[in-house]
Amino acid sequence: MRAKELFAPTLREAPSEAEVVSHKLMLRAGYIRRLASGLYTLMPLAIRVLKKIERIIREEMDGQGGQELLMPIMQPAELWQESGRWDVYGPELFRLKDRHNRDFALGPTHEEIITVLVRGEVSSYKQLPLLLYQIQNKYRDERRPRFGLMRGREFIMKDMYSFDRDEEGLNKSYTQMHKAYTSIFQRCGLNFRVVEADSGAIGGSDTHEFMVLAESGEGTVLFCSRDECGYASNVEKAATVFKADKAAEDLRDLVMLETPGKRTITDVSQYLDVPPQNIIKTLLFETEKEIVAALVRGDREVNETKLLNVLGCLRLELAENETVRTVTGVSAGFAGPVGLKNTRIVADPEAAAIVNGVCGSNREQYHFININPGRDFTMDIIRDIRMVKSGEPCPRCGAELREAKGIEVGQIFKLGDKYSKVLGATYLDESGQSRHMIMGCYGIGVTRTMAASIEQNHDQDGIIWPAAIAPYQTVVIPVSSKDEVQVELAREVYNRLAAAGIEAVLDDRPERAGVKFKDADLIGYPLRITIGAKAVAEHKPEVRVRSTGEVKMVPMENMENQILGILQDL
RNA sequence: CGGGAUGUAGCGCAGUUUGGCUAGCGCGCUUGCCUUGGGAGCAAGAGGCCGGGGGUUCGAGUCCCUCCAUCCCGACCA
Repeated sequence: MRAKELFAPTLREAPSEAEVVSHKLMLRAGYIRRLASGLYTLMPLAIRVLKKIERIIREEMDGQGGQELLMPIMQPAELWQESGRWDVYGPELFRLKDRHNRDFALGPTHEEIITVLVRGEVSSYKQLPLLLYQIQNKYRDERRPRFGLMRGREFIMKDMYSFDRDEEGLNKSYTQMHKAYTSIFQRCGLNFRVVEADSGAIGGSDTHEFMVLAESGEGTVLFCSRDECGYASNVEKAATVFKADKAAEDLRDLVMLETPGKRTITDVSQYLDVPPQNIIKTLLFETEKEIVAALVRGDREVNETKLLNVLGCLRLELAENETVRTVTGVSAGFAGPVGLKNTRIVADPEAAAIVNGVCGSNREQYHFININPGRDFTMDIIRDIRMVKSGEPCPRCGAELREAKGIEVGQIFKLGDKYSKVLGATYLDESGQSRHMIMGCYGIGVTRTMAASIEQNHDQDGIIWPAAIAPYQTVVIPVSSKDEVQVELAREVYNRLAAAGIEAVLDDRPERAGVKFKDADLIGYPLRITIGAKAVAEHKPEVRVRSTGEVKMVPMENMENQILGILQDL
């Protein structure tokens, strides 16, 4: 490709709409342009990267026995109604009507479609297992699209679905995918971690996320500081270790004390001279069916994902101040668990174990001291509902946990019979018995993976692509576009690279050297081959490695092999 | 959806407080000269419904109302 013809308009300054590095660089280097919030055009450079990633994905999927297909983006509402997700999925589902006023959805995921397809076509155990996947646009009406390709409303996803006869088969498929995913992200040159996760709206039992480690990540992962242990989890899922340590002191009588204006844990702690660990924090949450009170220790935070799972509800929100007042009779800050009516109380084990503690009294400007859970109020559920922080013990081995930010690029789920049951996907086993297929699903955010790679691989000057997914491996730059000899040598190098199957761009634009260098760095070619006076004199093109800045003069004789060698070592 | 901010040329911004004549700057773009190892220089140009609509006023980029769009924080999210 000649740079004169390459449609990659670069910008000196990043548009103000961009906040994170990958977004800024993709705009500046001419990879993407925004059409509307969360909607982007992928330009030629981006498409090349995308195809590289897709190719790696296809190879690994096919390698595990996957078969590619393509399902419609537009899906009839009936299927979603049949699975129950038309109502459950919420406003994130893009909905539209056709001219006959029939309801449709733009697929955010394809469990319904694939299950119905397989339901119709597979009826015998002999046809299983089946691994089907597609790479296709997905639609989610995000409440808040952001960070460019990282969280768009339209994005490209690889989704695979496995159909097995039983749990054992599912476990095998799941393990295969775990392996394939690891290989995919390794080949993409990403530094990632596999973590235990929550399954959210997709449902099912086991699930793991593949998180690319990056400061800009929207997710938080916790992992064990002992490498041999290997425990790693999304913070949403990370289990706490509860130990009832101190010997219980005698229970003292409950007393109500005036605590004027002391609403926060810090205020109350200082005012009453009680450590936050001995205060019960009471938070009211509203779900689609009830109001509940969640109790955690004063120095802890509620983990809403855990709470949602404990309650088995679909929606969970911190209650509005108005609601708090209606339920408890006081404003937030003085609410407590004593005397609550028609409100279930969910306590974290740590909160439940507090002895002679402090909590809100449900009387304005008063707190209780010497509160004792169980004696002074009853708890409906005692379960782990709090956030884990770095520094806490690993639930598997007890060593210290560390924390990191990550971008979720893939997630794998054991769905079990969740969809096959509601949609009636069955097969006949050897004994002629009808059984539900056991399913798994496995997603990779392809466009997000591209963005994640940039988050992890860049410097002040621009993108530094891993060779495996770079849009082109090399750029050939004649320093002076007016110097016939340089231009001629550059052309020769370019032609020979092309003949050797090495992707190259020839920067034949009549620009000054600096401009071409800057663009090369910005776009992120792994290798830059400069043809200047020195290269001409010695007949040795100068090869510069983008990631290290290392420069090497390469004789023309076996140039191709040397360059291939350098690329391989990257 | 709640809070905050911003919309002026392709991109980055000034001008809006205190209304005033043909709306500016840098980059980019076009043409010419010159230059060619890290976003050169000179000269001449092109490019604007000042986000849309409504109002106040002799006069609105500037004031008022309203709508829209975009971004940030939060809530939310395979």
